[in-house]
Amino acid sequence: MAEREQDLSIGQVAERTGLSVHALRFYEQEGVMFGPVRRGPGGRRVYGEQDVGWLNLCVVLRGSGMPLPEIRRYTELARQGPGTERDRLALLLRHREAVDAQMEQLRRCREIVDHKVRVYEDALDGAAALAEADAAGPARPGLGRSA
Amino acid sequence: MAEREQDLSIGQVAERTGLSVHALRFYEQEGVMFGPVRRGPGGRRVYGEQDVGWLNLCVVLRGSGMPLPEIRRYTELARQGPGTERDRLALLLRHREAVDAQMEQLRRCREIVDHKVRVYEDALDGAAALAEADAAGPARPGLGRSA
DNA sequence: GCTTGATCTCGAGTCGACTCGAACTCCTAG
DNA sequence: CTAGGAGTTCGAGTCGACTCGAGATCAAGC
Repeated sequence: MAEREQDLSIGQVAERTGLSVHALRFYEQEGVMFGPVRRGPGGRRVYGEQDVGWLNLCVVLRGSGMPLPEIRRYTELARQGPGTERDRLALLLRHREAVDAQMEQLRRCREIVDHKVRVYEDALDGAAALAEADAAGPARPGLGRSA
Repeated sequence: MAEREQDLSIGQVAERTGLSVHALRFYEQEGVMFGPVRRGPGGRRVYGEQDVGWLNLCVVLRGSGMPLPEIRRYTELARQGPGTERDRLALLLRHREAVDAQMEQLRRCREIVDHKVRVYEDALDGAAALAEADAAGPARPGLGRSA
């Protein structure tokens, strides 16, 4: 049997996807592989480039907060093939909105943190300048509790 | 004792912060309150506006992925008052970087999802147009496995 | 033949952040 | 006086996503 050029062991797939070997088996069990994973001699898993591609998509979706059950649903729809495009699109649109919401939340947080950073930097600069001028100025108070 | 205008019950604080009553007690126990929470008659917690402000900051930090132990560390530094500004600033800078990294990851993910959305929309539009023209065109294949 | 390292299955353990429930105390309204 | 609702403490339970470990198997190199 011609062993295809692209055949990969679970370890190689782990390297290429950034997932652990354990996680790969776990994902398979959770039904997020596109199709059944081929097995080589000795029952070892054999992956193709397609599997790697699918897994990398899964990694992206996970990395943006999609829970595994939802990824499984998407996988099932894709597996069913033609006729499920509308559902797949709807799922992706929902996820895109979730991603947008996350980005918005992060943006707001970043602004607040940024503001605090500036306040601290100004205060420390001020204190440094004071120390330079006065050689004994204690740090300015009032940076504590208030947001 | 003059009951201050701003005194709030745990339930009111829950409303104002979006945290649950349970979570508020949990946060207190985890040491992320700025100071010890006052107690009213019958041992009930009494919060002031300052507490709400601090909690809202905690909510923002949590919402951007800062783990509770790190929030506790920040709280301890703030509690110690003057002299810890440099450490607080360093902590905030680190967190800002973490936030930036998250945003970057989300941005990349969003692009990928967006691309897939466009592909599906085009395909569905095409199918719709086909159906209009041909009245029997099946959905275009090739939307399955490839990323 | 023997060791080494990767793989296999299966079940259990971990971690973070809450969440829940039980049993009790209070205050207020009717 | 009593019923309801909000509060208290404490410990246990939950959830998601892995992670880990034990014990067995397999392929290659010395």
